[in-house]
Amino acid sequence: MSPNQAKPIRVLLVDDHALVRAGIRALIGRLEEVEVAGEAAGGREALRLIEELQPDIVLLDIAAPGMSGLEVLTESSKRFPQVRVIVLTVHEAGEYALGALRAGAAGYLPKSAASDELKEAIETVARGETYVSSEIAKKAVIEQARMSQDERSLEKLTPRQREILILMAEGNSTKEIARGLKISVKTVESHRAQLMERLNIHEVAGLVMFAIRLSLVKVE
Amino acid sequence: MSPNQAKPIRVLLVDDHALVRAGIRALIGRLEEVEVAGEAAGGREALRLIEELQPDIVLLDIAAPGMSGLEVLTESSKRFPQVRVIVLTVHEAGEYALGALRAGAAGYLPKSAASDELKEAIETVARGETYVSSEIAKKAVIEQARMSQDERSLEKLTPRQREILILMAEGNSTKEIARGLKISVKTVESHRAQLMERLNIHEVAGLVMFAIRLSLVKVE
DNA sequence: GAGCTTGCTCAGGGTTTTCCTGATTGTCGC
DNA sequence: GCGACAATCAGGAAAACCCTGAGCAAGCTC
Repeated sequence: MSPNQAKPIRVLLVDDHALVRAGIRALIGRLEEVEVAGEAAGGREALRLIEELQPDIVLLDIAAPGMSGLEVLTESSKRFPQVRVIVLTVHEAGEYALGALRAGAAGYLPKSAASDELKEAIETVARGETYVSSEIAKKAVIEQARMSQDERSLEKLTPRQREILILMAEGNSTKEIARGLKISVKTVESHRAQLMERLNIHEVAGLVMFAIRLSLVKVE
Repeated sequence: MSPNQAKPIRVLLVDDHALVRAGIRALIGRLEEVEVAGEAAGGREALRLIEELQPDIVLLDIAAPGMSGLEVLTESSKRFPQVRVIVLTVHEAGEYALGALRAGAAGYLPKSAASDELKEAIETVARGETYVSSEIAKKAVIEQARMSQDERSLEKLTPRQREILILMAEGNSTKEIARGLKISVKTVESHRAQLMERLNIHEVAGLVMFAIRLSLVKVE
């Protein structure tokens, strides 16, 4: 509000939810050395305002519509590398944090964070450092481990086995797969047994989950 | 802040995102006739505080964890019918609004609403009326016309069948389910056949997908 | 309250699928 | 050539699935 510092930190808010935007603005209003330079509801507007306002920091909800938040992030850090972006999101999953940081974010803050953390994040990022809440960092590490576990498992499968895994996850019976691939039911059974063994998953439900996690099949 | 009315409207905030909570609190702070009586992050805590504080209005994010927001809503309107609940959510879909209103909500506000609408909603609900933004209402009507086929299907299942569907989707075998529920394998088979018939899905993979789409199980 | 529907429970028995063991062929690398 | 491995397939036992039928309790209808 009252800039008692020579240079207040100028922040641009990007979130499609007007209420959330207003809320954050109210919170930032309490921080003396920070001021809200502007607000944007969508991706395109955000980029326009980043160019126009040249804020120090962008608080970016990656769920923003029009353009995916991550695209805005990528575009912004390419065109305006001096503008530092804090990604604000409902996603607790560490995976998102990693994606955001890889895409050039300087900070990552889940909306479940305490309001103190917002202050902390803004100050940290304004100093030129990178902010990630330790809670998120922990999850990211754990998930990273699990992810690569899954991917390593997938590596163990032969192409034929992967093919059959996908067909199974899509709901085809052994018989249908055999017919489709023009091979014997017995062969399909053999592949199936092999891949279940290698993945160490012995129920169809588990295979479906696995395939979904690895994006081998879509849920729909 | 300064209650110039004899009786300020007392509001309880329920949202698992501390930042959002703080933001809403800041916004409400600007409304003269409204005060925040308390905050809760999860479902159980919410119910406890509703009982303890007896607020006039509960601002409830139905994405709150621990207990699904809708459960809190149902429970609250059963036990404390005089406490009026405004459902606050990221879901724009009218479908959710209808569900919330059926479950006893007095208002429905998407987080994308302008902050003026929050004031409007609180005042309307405090007067004893029901608040739904016209934008949402329009969507609800359209969506109602072709309510998700999936959810209609789920309606057709008995509670027991839904229970078994979930257990199946989680990867349990018929035998394991029977053991877990302390009923005969034959009974489980019977439920299973019935639910497959009613959903018109005849493969385990399809059931898993269905359960995932309906958020009956999580992909993990 | 007799009759009807519905949810939950279960059994018998035929059919199908899965599981286990084992085998053949072709390809690749050394 | 020879081991390693992918891909193919079979026989037969074990398990799961599917179909038919049925008892019982609760709730609703008339």
